[in-house]
Amino acid sequence: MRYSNLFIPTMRETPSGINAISHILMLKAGYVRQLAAGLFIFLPLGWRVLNKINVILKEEMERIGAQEISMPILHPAEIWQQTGRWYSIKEEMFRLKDRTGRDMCLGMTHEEIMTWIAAKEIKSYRQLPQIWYQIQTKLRDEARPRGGVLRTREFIMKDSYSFDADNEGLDRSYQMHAEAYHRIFSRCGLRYYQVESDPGIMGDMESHEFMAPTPAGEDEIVLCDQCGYAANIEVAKSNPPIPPKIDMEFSEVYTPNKKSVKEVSEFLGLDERYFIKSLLVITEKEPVLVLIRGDHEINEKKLARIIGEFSFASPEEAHKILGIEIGFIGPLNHKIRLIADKSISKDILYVSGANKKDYHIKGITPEKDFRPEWHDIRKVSEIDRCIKCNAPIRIEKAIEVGNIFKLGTKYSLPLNAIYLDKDGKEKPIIMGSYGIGPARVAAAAIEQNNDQDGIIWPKSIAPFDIEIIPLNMGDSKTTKIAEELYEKVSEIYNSFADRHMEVLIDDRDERPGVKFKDADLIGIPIQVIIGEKGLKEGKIEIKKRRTKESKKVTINKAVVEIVNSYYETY
RNA sequence: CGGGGCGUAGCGCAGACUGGUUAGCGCACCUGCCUUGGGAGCAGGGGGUCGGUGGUUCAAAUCCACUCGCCCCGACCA
Repeated sequence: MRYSNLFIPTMRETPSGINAISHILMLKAGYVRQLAAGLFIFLPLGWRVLNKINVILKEEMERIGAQEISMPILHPAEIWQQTGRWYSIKEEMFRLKDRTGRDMCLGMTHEEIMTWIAAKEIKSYRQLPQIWYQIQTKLRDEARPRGGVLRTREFIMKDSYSFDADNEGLDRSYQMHAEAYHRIFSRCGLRYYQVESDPGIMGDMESHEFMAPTPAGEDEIVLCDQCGYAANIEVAKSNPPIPPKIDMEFSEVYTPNKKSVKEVSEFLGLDERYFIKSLLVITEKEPVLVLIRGDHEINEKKLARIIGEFSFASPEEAHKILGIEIGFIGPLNHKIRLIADKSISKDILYVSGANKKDYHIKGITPEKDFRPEWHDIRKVSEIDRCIKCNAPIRIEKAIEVGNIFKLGTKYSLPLNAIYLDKDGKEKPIIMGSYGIGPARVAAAAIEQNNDQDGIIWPKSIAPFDIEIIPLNMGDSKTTKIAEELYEKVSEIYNSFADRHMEVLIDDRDERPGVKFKDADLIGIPIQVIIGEKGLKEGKIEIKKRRTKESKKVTINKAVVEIVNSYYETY
């Protein structure tokens, strides 16, 4: 295509007030514009990239036998009421009424509707298994859109749903999706990990997320390089180092005004690992005293899975419930529910609050001096060791680019998706659901592939394969050679992508500097530079965007050399 | 929803504290000349509800109140 006909509004100056690199570069290089908080317009270049990703998604979905369909995004409330999500989901759902006053909502995801159609049409085991997918808009009234295209209120998602007769079938569908996802993200040029994840309200069965590591990511993942253990920090387990036992006499110590673990630890000259931090939380049912080692933090997701939704007690609430000032609460002599983290060792003596202002107690022995419920409620820390192989672990920030969930009968039961098996017995369809966010894939690709000059697209999802840059449009020899190359290269079959080469020619009457800057910004993998200097020697220049490595080749070999350079790059 | 910040030309900003010419600068844009290997130069030109509403004042971009929008941190994220 011709640059002069394309709408590519690049910006000379860097937009201020935003920090995700992908957000900055998508705006600056003219890929997207923002309409309102969490609403983005994809301009020609951005839309081409999304479509490149969508083609890969379709190919890999079809490869596992998935069938593309398309569902409405406007849904009647009844179906969501039947599964209960109309009530369990709160402000995050866009709701509206039609002219007759009927309750409707905008689809945040499509489990309900997919199950509805399956329930209506699938009657026999002979019709199973099925995998249906779509690339469709979702709407969620996000509390806080952020990171440009990373978390938006309206976004496109590839979502697929599997329908099987039994759990073995579900295992196969799940596994096929996992394999398809590995192929998809590899083909898109991402660095990624498959990690264990919290299924959240999707179900309580197995689920995994596909995570692309980058500092702009919202999630944290725990990784072991030795055995490959990988988990979202929300569910990750680890072995914290246990300190050696120190003898201390069971006694009260005067700790005037020393409230935090840090303060008391410094005051007594004792490592924080020998402290038990006592935190009062309040659930819908009851107050709970949560005990965790002094140097650890609570993983609120893990705790919530045990006691349900909770909030930390305010100093006033704590005083009212326990009669003690915050800072001096300890695990001894309470009548309320006690939950302790497993990393608190029964073989070690600890210090904690004395339940009395300005005093702490030394020499506490867990199980002897207090008897809690033991659970894993600790947030994994980088000094911990791998839960599986005890090797050192890493924690990285990452973007969730995809997820796979086993749903079981969570939706098929309430929506009555029942089939008859070989024996004529009624059974619920066993389901799975699987999502990928193409815009997140694009953003993650930019996060992982950029330099000071701009985007460096993996060639599989670049908006064009080749950019031809005639430096001086006023020079007839330059334009003649450029046009010839444009035509010839466009006719070449691109066996990497299974289509013809997509070539962009910068035919604008701009100065060379402008063209170079824009070319680097928009990040097309191969630049073909045609200038008068080179032409005098009968040569043109081929430059790889990623490495900046360039070579001069004679005009008669140009086409072959351009194509070779394209295949060499990644 | 809590905390912080910002709204002045398409973009980036100054002016505000201490009210007072016609609201300014760089880039972008338009016309002409010139130039063509890393965002050129000269000359001329267009573009503003100073986010909105109300108030104080002889006078408001500037002070006050309310409100809307956006960004960042947190909560949330099916």
